[in-house]
Amino acid sequence: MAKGVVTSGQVAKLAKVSQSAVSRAFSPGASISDDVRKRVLDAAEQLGYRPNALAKAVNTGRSRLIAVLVTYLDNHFYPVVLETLSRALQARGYQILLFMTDRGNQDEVIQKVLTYRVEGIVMASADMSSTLAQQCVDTGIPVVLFNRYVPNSLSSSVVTDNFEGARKLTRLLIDAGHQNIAFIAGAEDSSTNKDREAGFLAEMSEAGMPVHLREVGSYTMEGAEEATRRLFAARGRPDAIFVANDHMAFGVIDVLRDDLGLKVPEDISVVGFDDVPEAGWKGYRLTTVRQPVEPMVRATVDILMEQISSNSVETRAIIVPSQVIVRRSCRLAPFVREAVSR
Amino acid sequence: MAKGVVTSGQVAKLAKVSQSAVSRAFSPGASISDDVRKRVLDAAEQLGYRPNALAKAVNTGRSRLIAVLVTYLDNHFYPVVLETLSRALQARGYQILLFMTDRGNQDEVIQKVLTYRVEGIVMASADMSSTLAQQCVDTGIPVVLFNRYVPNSLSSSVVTDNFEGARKLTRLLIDAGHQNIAFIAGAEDSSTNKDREAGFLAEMSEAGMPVHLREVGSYTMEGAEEATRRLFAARGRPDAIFVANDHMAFGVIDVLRDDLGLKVPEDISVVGFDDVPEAGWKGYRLTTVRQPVEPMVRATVDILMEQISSNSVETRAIIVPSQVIVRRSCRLAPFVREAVSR
DNA sequence: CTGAAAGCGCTTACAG
DNA sequence: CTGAAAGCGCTTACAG
Repeated sequence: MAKGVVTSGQVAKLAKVSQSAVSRAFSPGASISDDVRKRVLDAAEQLGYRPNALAKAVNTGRSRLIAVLVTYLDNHFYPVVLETLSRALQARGYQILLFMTDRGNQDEVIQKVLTYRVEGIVMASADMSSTLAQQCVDTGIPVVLFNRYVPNSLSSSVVTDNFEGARKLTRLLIDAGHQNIAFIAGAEDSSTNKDREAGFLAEMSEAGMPVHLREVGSYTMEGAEEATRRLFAARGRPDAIFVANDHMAFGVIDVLRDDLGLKVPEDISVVGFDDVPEAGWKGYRLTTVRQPVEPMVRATVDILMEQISSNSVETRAIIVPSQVIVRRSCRLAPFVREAVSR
Repeated sequence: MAKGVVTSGQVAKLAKVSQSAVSRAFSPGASISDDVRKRVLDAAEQLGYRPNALAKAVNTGRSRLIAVLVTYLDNHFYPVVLETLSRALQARGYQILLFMTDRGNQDEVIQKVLTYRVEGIVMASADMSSTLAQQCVDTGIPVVLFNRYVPNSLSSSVVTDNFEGARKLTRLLIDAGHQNIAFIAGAEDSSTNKDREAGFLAEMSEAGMPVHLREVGSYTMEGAEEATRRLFAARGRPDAIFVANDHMAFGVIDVLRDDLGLKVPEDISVVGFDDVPEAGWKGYRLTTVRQPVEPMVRATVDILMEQISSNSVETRAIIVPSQVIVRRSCRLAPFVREAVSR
């Protein structure tokens, strides 16, 4: 550290006690007399001493650091998660070490992560290779895949029930009497999109309804806008669009209104997934499926804390129930409308 | 660390070299023969060894950690900053240690921050007490106040030219012929709001125009919505509203359209500040002042890196030029319209 | 180039 | 309760 960093030795000298005593004064529960503690604390105050958390970590093997990997923060679901997770972890005495990743450099980043001896890893970006996941297990570092999972993975995962949520949302659309329901997919290799699309398809086929059209928006704004235009370049307009997440849905609605002059929901219904803050904005009032951040974060922290304290890594897969949030971006069947207004 | 963590000693044994040799093999530029390096690297690979960055930090006094303090991520300016800053820092070999703060517990959090021996601090939340700022100077830790400043502070700061930006934006409104221009303020104690409001007032008074009405939205969505309603509860409607940031402006526009049935910009002009991603969405097309994140982050990283390497903390105040982004949420004077469309 | 050794700032048995 | 000492996992002069 730079010039003025004070060490326990200096405090000891000033307080006329041993360096061990200084250490004890800052260790809750250590056996130390009130008198000595007071002298140490006074001296520390005077010198501006703060225990070195890094040195402590080297000694105890506990860094109190949790690595969080994120690919992008454009979809506002992630900032909300980051904030909630950070506060929850801080309340437990842990701090987040943040890593922004790109598609493709996940493993490289993880190598770096492990270097910091973090006590846990939350992957809110792509997932890690199985080799690395194995290394984490070997090293005893719990890994939680957040909002994603890999079948047969060694890592734990926390997701909402994307399949069921999508089913219920699709049901809503079908009940409202829509005939031509289109689907705009997110990133096709993501577990969220796979499950949501599977839920959509399951409900559609159960109702004996063909999927009107399908386009891919890759979870980006631009992708969603282009997908929407392609949808309307084809013959036979959809009367409803199931968009794989909210972030894309805003782009879809904007194109619908602005480029195509359509009214939502009068001319066409649009639903999304996530329930990010903007979904509740009056400009969108998006009907969507809520991914309940609080319970998801709680589950994540619980897994982490439990495995850290038990010093054993076991794979857990948590599925948090999803909830349909009915707003005004879609037409509603009369009986649903009544139920909602009540 | 847990069970399977490998140390340099174990690698040394397997490679049949000294522990120092292992350390050298992982220190770029250290004097070591290719032969020994290779043996070490092979052994390390075999055991899954990674140097302990924490121990390294204790030894070298360089943690390669930068603390970032944020209060909330609701205003999407901050997630964008966080992502950009994180990538810029990572490119320099630094990692972000994230701290979510609340109003009021800043100092407490800073104490914790210092414990981790971070090499720099970016305050994108409230600012720290002068006592603490002094301690940071004493300890040689550079502090950058991001998007805020404190007069006569010991900390460096990076801001955009809020005053000038606000003036130019106000000019745009005046030139368009608006007569009743209202102002919706953000957090009144923030430097951003003070400067923006000062710029607004300066331009208004220079033009000999009275401020129509003023309300406070405190930089929150709810605050902005209520402020808008209060604005219209008063006698004499505004024909333009200068909102202190984009985040609030979206709420203002939504209330205007949704609750009051007004058209933007036909019935009323609205402008914001920041140029967050949503400002460009077709649903808003908000005229605003861009706070250029890239240059701001670059300046921040430059200050940090320079002061870290020179091991000297000096107070620097960077003002990045702001830029008016003309979109469609406000009426435009004919000559401006022409200039823009060109 | 290489190893033995001292040192970084701590924690924590071990004796008293 | 208290201090001297060993140890955590590294880095880095110092000799060879």
